[in-house]
Amino acid sequence: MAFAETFKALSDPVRRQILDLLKQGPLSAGDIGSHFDMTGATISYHLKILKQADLIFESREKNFIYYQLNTSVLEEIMLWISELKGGNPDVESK
Amino acid sequence: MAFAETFKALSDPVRRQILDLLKQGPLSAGDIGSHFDMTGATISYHLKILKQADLIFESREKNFIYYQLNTSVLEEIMLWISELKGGNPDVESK
DNA sequence: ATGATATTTAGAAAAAATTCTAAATAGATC
DNA sequence: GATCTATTTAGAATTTTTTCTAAATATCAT
Repeated sequence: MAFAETFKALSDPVRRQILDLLKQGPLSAGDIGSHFDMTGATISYHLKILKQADLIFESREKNFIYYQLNTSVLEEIMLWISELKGGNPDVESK
Repeated sequence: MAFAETFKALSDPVRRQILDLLKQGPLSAGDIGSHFDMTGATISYHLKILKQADLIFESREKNFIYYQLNTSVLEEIMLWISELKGGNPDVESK
C-alpha cells in the first residue's frame, strides 16, 4: 500500500531534508544534490523513493527535471497520527 | 536526535500495528505478540525500538510488562508535517 | 529453593536500504 | 550528426534492519 511507502520514505533524514528544501519551491535534481555530499546517482535514488511515495512530483523543463512537494499525501499521515493520539477510551474514561 | 528515531520507529508496519493495538489500552508483551506470527524475541525487539523512540512506555505488574502509548512525541511529528504542508510561499503566495 | 511463566538479551542469518562507480538516456547547442 | 550537460539506471559493495534460536533474567507460585 502507498501508506506504508510514505512512512518508509519519511524515515530517512536525507529525504526529509530534501522535502524541507522543496518547501521553498521547485528545485532541479542538481540543485538538490548540491546540498549534500553524495553522488547524483544517490540523490536520484532518494528522489525516486520520494516520488514513489507520492511526496514529490517532477516536471521536465528544457534540460532539467524540477521536483516539487506534493502535500496531499501528508493529510493521510496526519490523520493516522491524529487518530493514534485521540483514540484511547481507557485513558479518556478514567 | 530523538526526532529521527521517531520517524524510523514509525516506518515499520509491525510497529505501527503495535501502536494501533495499544490505542485500546495497555497490553502485555505477550498479548501484543499473540497478534503476530513472530517470536517473542522479535516482538521484544520492536518494543525496544518503540520505547527508544518514546512512542510507548512500560509499567511492570506482577510477572508481566505492560506497554502503553505515549502520545506526547506525536505532536512533534505532526508539527513537522504540518509545516511541510503550510510552508510553501510559492503556492500560498503570502 | 524449585519450577513455571513472561520477557529480554546475545549472536548469527537473512533481508532490505543506502551508497558508489560506470554506463545509459535524453534534451540542448553547436 | 557530434557533443555537452543533467539526470537516471544497472550492478556491486557496504551498512542497517529484521528475524530467528538459544540462553539469560526476573517474577511468581508452590
